[in-house]
Amino acid sequence: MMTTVDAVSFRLHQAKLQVLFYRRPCAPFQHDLALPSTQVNKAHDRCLADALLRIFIDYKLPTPAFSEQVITVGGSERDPRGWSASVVYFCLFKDEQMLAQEGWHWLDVAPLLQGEGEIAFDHRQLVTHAVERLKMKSRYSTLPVYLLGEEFTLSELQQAFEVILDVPLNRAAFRRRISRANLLEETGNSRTGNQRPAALYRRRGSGEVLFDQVMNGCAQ
Amino acid sequence: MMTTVDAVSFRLHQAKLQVLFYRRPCAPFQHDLALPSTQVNKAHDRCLADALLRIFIDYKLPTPAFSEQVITVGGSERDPRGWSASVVYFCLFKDEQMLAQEGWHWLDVAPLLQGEGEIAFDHRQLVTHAVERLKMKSRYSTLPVYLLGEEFTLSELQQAFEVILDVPLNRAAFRRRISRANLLEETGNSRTGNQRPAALYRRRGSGEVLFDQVMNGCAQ
DNA sequence: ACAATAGTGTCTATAAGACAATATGGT
DNA sequence: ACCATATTGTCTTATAGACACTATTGT
Repeated sequence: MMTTVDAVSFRLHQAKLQVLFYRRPCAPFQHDLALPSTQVNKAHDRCLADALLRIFIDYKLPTPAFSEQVITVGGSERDPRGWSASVVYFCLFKDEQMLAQEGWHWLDVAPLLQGEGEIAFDHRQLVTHAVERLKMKSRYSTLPVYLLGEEFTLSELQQAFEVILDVPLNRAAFRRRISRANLLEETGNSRTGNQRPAALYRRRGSGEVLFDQVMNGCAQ
Repeated sequence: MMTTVDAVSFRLHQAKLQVLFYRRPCAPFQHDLALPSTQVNKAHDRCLADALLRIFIDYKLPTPAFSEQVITVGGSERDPRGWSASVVYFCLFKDEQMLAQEGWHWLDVAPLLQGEGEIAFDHRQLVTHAVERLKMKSRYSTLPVYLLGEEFTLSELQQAFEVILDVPLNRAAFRRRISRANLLEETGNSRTGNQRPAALYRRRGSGEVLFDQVMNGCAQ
């Protein structure tokens, strides 16, 4: 039986959530868009996480800032070549590390979930699962920080949440929450523009922070 | 490569959370306790959930009231026979349907997680994963109802949460929460004893209910 | 001065947790 | 009457969301 690890790789680009695909050079689903994937290799992979990392190493892509297993799907109908199983991970990248990768396609998540694009296998469904997980966790954790660069403003962080959750958030409440999480530290620098400069922050050591209450968005 | 589906089957018995094991008749790990499991069968299983159900059918066990995929682990060190992958599900059973199953062992979760018992493979670790998931979801959903019988009192439901979370809960808050969930309906019957009878409830159609706020227990 | 965005103060609503009062059966 | 548990009322605290006010830069 064929067992693969598939990566649903997210980035935020121009206020859109995007997922990484490549165009399949050969059948089945020739010319369709597919998720980067690899067969589990008994000789090289000590565990499934190794196989995931090998995807990015083999394709000379950067290493994800965060990754997490989402689901494993298996069945006889997924691949015309026969029974197969895929272990699906979602991976978060900083936009800046993913500039100008030749031969790769970043697709906006929204139209993709609406059914746009020629997508190979059940990969649209796999993206749906990964987006669901990302949205769910973004409601009660600080996961989206991993989609931002080294330094960022609180407004940029809020926008990351808003893009993922697809709902506007209350500014004051958002800032209180992030402040309580004690997740960030000021870098001392600030981002300037045609307005009041914003303080820049970086992640502090600690990892993901979980909250006792979820965010539901606001009316604004 | 060997791909199996493993079941972490929970029940509540005498105010303890227990997991179902059997004793391995042959090597490797002969005589150790192992989780019920089956190899994915290309001919008989259309998907992974089919393989899970086949475990219970093949062993003539009842069907779980609820099941959910937890994680997939894979690696070269898990099984002395070579690289293997296991898709782990947790399954919830009503205590009453699991009485007197010959040849099966229900182990209390607490000592199991403390390292007690001779457990085959990495199955103790798999139980740890499943318990974590069950605890996490019990903090913000109504999942534990699937561990109770047809009819139950609110005190019994609260005790189910308390056993899983291993923390006492506030009675008034718990009842308000369950009431808001609109998950139950009174059966009209009541449970009698040497005290005021308690109203009996049953699950109403709707499935699992998610809350916006998690329970943290109380001082009592 | 004005535009634009950053940052904060304060009010309301909701729900958790604390605690105690009341209700209702068996003995 | 008394015990044990069920059920409910109410107070406090924490946090989300609403909304508006102040702050600080470039033009």
